[in-house]
Amino acid sequence: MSPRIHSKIENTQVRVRLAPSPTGFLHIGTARVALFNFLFARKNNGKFILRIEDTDKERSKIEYENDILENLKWLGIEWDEGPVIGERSKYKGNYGPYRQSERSEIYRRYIKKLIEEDKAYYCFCTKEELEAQRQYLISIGQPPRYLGKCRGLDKKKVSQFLKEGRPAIIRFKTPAKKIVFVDIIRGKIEFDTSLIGDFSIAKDENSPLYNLAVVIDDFEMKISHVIRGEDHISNTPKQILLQQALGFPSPQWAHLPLILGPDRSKLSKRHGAVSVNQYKKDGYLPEALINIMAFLGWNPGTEREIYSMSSLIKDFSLERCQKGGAIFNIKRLNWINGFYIRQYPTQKLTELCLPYLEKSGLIEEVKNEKLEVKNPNKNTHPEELRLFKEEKRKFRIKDTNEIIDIDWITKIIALYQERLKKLSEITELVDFFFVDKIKLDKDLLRWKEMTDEEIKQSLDAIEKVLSGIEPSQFTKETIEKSILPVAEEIGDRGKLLWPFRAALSGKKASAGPFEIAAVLGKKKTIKRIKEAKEIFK
RNA sequence: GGCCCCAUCGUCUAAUGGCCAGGACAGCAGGCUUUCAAUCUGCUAAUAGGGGUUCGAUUCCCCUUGGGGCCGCCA
Repeated sequence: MSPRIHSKIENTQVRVRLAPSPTGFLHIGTARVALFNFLFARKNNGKFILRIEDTDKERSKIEYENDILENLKWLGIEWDEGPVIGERSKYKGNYGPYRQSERSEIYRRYIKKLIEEDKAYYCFCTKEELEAQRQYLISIGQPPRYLGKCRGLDKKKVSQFLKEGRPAIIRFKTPAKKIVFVDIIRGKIEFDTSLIGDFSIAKDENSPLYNLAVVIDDFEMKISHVIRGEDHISNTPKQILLQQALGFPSPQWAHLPLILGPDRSKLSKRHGAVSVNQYKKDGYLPEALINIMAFLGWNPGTEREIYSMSSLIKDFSLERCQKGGAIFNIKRLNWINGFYIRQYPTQKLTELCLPYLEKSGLIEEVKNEKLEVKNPNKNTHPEELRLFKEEKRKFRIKDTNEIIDIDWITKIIALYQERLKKLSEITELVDFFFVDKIKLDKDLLRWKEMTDEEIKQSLDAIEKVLSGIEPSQFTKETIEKSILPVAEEIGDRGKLLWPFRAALSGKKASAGPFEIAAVLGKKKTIKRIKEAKEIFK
């Protein structure tokens, strides 16, 4: 382990940025880079800037940009400067525009300057030529790079070619030298730029390519620290070269380890879900995602595992970042997600589960037409406001047409709160509460080696006991108090309790029979017991 | 192929020269339990290999091996 280099946070303002290109949905890796930038900014009273790198017009899509913005916000990663969600050409912050596609005026100036100062030149080589050169260099064991064929083209020829409309790009005259920079996480990193070659910096005078655009924007936006993925290490010498050519100071660098798939390669689509959106849909909570992303490559140095955003801000530091890539462990995510689900107030959790129940077709919301107030405000009449607040949300059970209110659903969610790993699982866990008839068979109702006759006797006994309970007294405690002594008499409690629970839930695994019965109510409970008995006729 | 980066249990990691290499997830076993979960207890499991430096190396240096990243008119 090399000695840690401590980043000096000078009195200059800390300004960091996330620079995603909108060519796909927000990737979990991008989100983690965003998080680390965000935490670093908050920790150091700095600003977190969001810049959209949409110079690739073919691949960039507004729908992707919206997805990136919305999901960052959902995760609680808020930017101080950057685009406004859903609104083109609108920004917060004074260094905009924050979309590269809207900054061509700025780039044009610098590209012109570079050419005028003879630090960059037009290249008319064809793709075929370039590819052949590439293959050749690899075949003789050299790094593939541009060898500088067009570098010495005289000015007359260049303007002639341009007039003829020959396709051209702009390349940087890479000076051969040693570049050494200090990475906050890794320490000293050295490169020999003679191995880089004259790399491309723009498609034309108005269209910078990645390395140039980044350098210009980071300077113009006064970025103090560039915190990004390890995959950018080899871009860093190019960017330093451009900064030197343009007379820009270099920011401080920090290259984060990558998030890896189970095969230890960079996490990508072929490994499964990689978009934040997908995790959201699956029912992972932002708290859980933040917690696990933070611990991929960082740890507080204590044995504490649970961290909220605000506690992360308190304890985060780049110096405690790991150097090696980390495999994304979905089982650990499930554990953390389950933990946060258990922490939620049940009412809140119910709200989160509702969309899944509705989407599955089990229930649908019934709007109360009597209430005009949908969005109460200051002018809302107090009486209406009271009604609005107290009126319970109502739902229709689609299978039975029965109307229920949210409190009933909350009771069900309460039973499954500690069993839930991700929200999307709620449907298959609780579906039996929302159907008229459940699927039952003899083997499901059988506990161990019980005979059919024994099962029937158990069901009879259960029905008899339950029938004796007043509907208003049909609570978990009362049911339990009535059933348990009977179960004890048999000796093996399972002989009574397993068929009881199975008859109510239709499942091998579920919450306990007493609580299910209490939620179902006396009428439905007895109906289900009777239906179970039918099987043994 | 070239350059660069990295290397502690299966996984995420702690231990920045000095107590049996600690914790968490997963796995396994058990307690509680009709089931599943939750919870509690316990167990399995790691310093890639080889050289140095040192009284002493997970830790510092070198080599090997292994893994990864980048080598675009993508970002």
